[in-house]
Amino acid sequence: MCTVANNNPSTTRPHSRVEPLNEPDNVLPGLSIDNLIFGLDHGQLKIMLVKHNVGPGKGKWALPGGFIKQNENLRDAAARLLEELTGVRDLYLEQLKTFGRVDRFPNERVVTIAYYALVSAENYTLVAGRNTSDAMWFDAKDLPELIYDHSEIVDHGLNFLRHKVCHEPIGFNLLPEKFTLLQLQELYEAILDVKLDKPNFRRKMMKMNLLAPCNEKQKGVPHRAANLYRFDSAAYERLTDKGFSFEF
Amino acid sequence: MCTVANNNPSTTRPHSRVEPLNEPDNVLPGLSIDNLIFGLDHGQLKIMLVKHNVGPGKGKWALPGGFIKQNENLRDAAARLLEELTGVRDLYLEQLKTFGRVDRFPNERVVTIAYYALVSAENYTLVAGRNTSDAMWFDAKDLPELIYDHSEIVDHGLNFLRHKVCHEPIGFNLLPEKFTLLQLQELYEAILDVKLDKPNFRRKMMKMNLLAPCNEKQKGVPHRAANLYRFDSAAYERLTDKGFSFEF
DNA sequence: ACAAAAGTGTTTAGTGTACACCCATGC
DNA sequence: GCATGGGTGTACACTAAACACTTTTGT
Repeated sequence: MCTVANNNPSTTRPHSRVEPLNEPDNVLPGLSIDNLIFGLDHGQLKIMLVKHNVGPGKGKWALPGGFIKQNENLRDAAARLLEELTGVRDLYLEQLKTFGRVDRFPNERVVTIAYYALVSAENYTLVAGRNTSDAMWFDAKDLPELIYDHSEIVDHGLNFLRHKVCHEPIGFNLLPEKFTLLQLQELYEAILDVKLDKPNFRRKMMKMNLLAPCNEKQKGVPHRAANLYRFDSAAYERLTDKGFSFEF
Repeated sequence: MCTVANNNPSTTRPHSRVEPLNEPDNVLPGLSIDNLIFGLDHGQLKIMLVKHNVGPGKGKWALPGGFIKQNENLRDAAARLLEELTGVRDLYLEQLKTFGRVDRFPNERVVTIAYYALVSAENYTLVAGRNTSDAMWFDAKDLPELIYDHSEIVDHGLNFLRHKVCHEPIGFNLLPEKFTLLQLQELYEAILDVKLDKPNFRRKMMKMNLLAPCNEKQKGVPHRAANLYRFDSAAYERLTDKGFSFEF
């Protein structure tokens, strides 16, 4: 999908102790970023992982992350690292939480700031980049063993997502730009692991006035074609200004 | 309220550049913690601040914070710093967000992890500690100028609190152990800056089954004495296990 | 007796839930 | 014509909001 920069020679920090970190020396010491990227693919919640081919976790799966440059804001670092490792760019990354258990990282103290984003998995082709031999989507319910404390980050992120999706209209980011109401319903069912009533779900969503009809229908389905909608973010802004609060 | 440890000599890091940080050298470089402590005092939302008497912000008010030791988990560091600077201990500190703008700190790159807690301000006497000349509560609506990006942290924290208090029963932490329904209502009114209907508020709260009556009444009030209640955290656990979700 | 806050009852509008039903389309 | 999902209607229980009302207690 996009080209991958590779301008960071793998130098080792002077005070690294046992296993070299391959941490370039223009980065902040002892502080890293990890990205938890959620995707939705055919109604299944996915998480983006990369396989390390250098460093203390060589050969293991991990969240795409790395180190922060001296002159780089945190979110910019998260975006750069994600692109370098997976080829994915232009996501709306938000901070999740900072993880800093003393022994979370081998041999050194490294605190990591986790960021998250939600995307329609179908739109993103992953390309392994610097220091990674592979990058792919995994089903959130069936993840491989992860490096360091990354499973803890994922668990925290999943709980956070389940909570967040009920209180803010972020779920829409998991869908393609144009979607049907059933896709939206299936999204909620996938994340919350519940079964919802179709007519009631429709009405609830429609009443919020956050869906703009595309005046377009599904194509190539073996049944009546559904109307396509977009999430109307301008309408959402207007409503929140007036005190509206999204509650699913 | 409690004694203050003072066992950290004010050494200066070798690579500090212009204004010395007084950062002891057994701490993580470039990473700090700041505590945003909310209190409620006579129906007013307060925030705990300290006045720096050393370092780049000498003479200015700040959130109580400092540096993390090599062998210290993040929350432990937050708790230790809070006690060292204000004498306050045993709070339930939770992570708020990490702030890392490149230029948030003068002359050096320092990323700070913000923690927050909610307490009944009346229960805590503040005692200035190491490196601080003063520690006191300020009205959240009338704060002095703050050091670095601490105003940004406070703004973020206030928004977070307003949101959180509607979705989780954390507001109770701002009250004394035994409280009346009117105190609880005034708390919500103070945080959300709204006026609520007394009868409806009562019923809403009572129906949640989260308040345990103390079988005790207010004393020394010039009117009918109200019943006192405690927040029943065991009941809350039981309810959440069954899928109950606190929504105010 | 009065003020001040505690606490109750009642009406009304609106919301959430369950489920029966009709509609459009591809095979 | 029938399966499949799209989409509507409706009855009922429950909740939220507004506000009039009674109760208790200190001064």
